[in-house]
Amino acid sequence: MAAALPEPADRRQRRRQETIEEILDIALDVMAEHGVAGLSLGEVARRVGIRPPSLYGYFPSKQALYDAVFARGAGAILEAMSTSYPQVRDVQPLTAALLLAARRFTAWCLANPVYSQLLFWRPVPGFTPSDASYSAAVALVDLTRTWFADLRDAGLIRPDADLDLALRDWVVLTAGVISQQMANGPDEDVDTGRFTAALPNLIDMFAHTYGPADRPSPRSRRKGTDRVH
Amino acid sequence: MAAALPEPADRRQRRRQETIEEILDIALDVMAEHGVAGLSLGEVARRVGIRPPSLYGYFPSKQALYDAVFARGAGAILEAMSTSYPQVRDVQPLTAALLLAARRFTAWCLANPVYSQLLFWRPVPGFTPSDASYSAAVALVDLTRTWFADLRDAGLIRPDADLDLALRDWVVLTAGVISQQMANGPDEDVDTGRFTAALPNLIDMFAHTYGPADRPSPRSRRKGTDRVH
DNA sequence: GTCTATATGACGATAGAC
DNA sequence: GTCTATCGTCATATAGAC
Repeated sequence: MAAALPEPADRRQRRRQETIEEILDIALDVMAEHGVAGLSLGEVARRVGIRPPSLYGYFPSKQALYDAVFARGAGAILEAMSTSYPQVRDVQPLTAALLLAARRFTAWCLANPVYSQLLFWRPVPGFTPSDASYSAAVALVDLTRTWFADLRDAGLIRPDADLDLALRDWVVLTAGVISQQMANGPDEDVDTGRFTAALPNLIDMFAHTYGPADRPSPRSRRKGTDRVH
Repeated sequence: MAAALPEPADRRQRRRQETIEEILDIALDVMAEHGVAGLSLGEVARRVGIRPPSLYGYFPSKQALYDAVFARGAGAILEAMSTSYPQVRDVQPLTAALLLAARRFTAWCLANPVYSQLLFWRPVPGFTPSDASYSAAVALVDLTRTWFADLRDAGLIRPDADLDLALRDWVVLTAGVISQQMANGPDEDVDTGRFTAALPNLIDMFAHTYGPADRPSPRSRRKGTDRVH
């Protein structure tokens, strides 16, 4: 591993990797400005400071560039939630743990709209992620399922609940908040958003269904009682 | 109004309107095949059987064409739900009424993915609907609010519920189902979809929060009890 | 109303010199 | 590895003849 002098081959490979990362950074910028489907190799090359043909030394096609961005985004959100789930492990009651995790997830999605659109919608007509890239996205769902299993083992989710149903309902619920917020208030964040503000209420509903039986029934939030903070 | 003989000006205007409708039909086809952002005027012209410049006799720009499609879609879903809401007016209990309406709405969205994406997401970078077109989309929300008010007057929604909060939660909930279904199972319909199957469960949660106080608490659906039919 | 012709430019991708 | 040069295709939009 440790070499007295860095070998030229290593330096070359490291510099190459740095260039790849720079291309991905800039591709993300371009997509943020021109839309996910509006990625242009010429525009990327111009900002990198090279000519368009040179990009083909790093990515064999535009699709490959999309795929690399997809994989990067999947890895990033996976890492973010891998960190978040253990942090809410001992939070009680269930609603508090769910709200914390949902806010982390929502915050990441709103802060990374390009990744979110590429990962969770289908904005690019011809593009399908490769199996390798898609597996990272699947790992996120698996991670959430494991988290739910932990919650059930900890007694926060009722023991007779179907985890797959709970997971499905959870995914739909968070997807609803995020899609509405991204489409109707893309410049608001998780604290100020009109739709992220629905999270506490929706999570109360969710917890009433999947939480332990001895939970006090919260019923409806009445007029004017909807506060995030 | 009634003329013994149709005036040439009328015939001309009618034919012109028919051409406009045909262009919109074909634009919808092209978007379905190439993605909403992949609309190409040349492709539309080719299918209509005219040359691209001739399109400019009907729409002054590509944006105007998008706007016309947007307005058409908004009008269509508004009409669909204007018909649906009165039909579920006397359905009881609340969950049955909500489920019927949600299934109508979801079915329309899944059957009209191009309209849905254009109306509810932001897939076209430079495009913003005109005020006139957007008002039709707002009218849909207003219509749903009126429906909720009717439900409250009928005693199906608890009298102390905040209708705006209920509306927001309802929109988020249905948006979650639709966005997940469109992104992850675009070829499934409302009856076979993996995410539309979550509607009964989610609606139970919703009804428990906003329904009348004397409703029996349904609690969680247990393992294997999740049936749509 | 539709056409031809054209302006003007972008796009993804490849060949081959250096 | 990066370049120049170029291919071939497509795009939106306008001018002006018929």
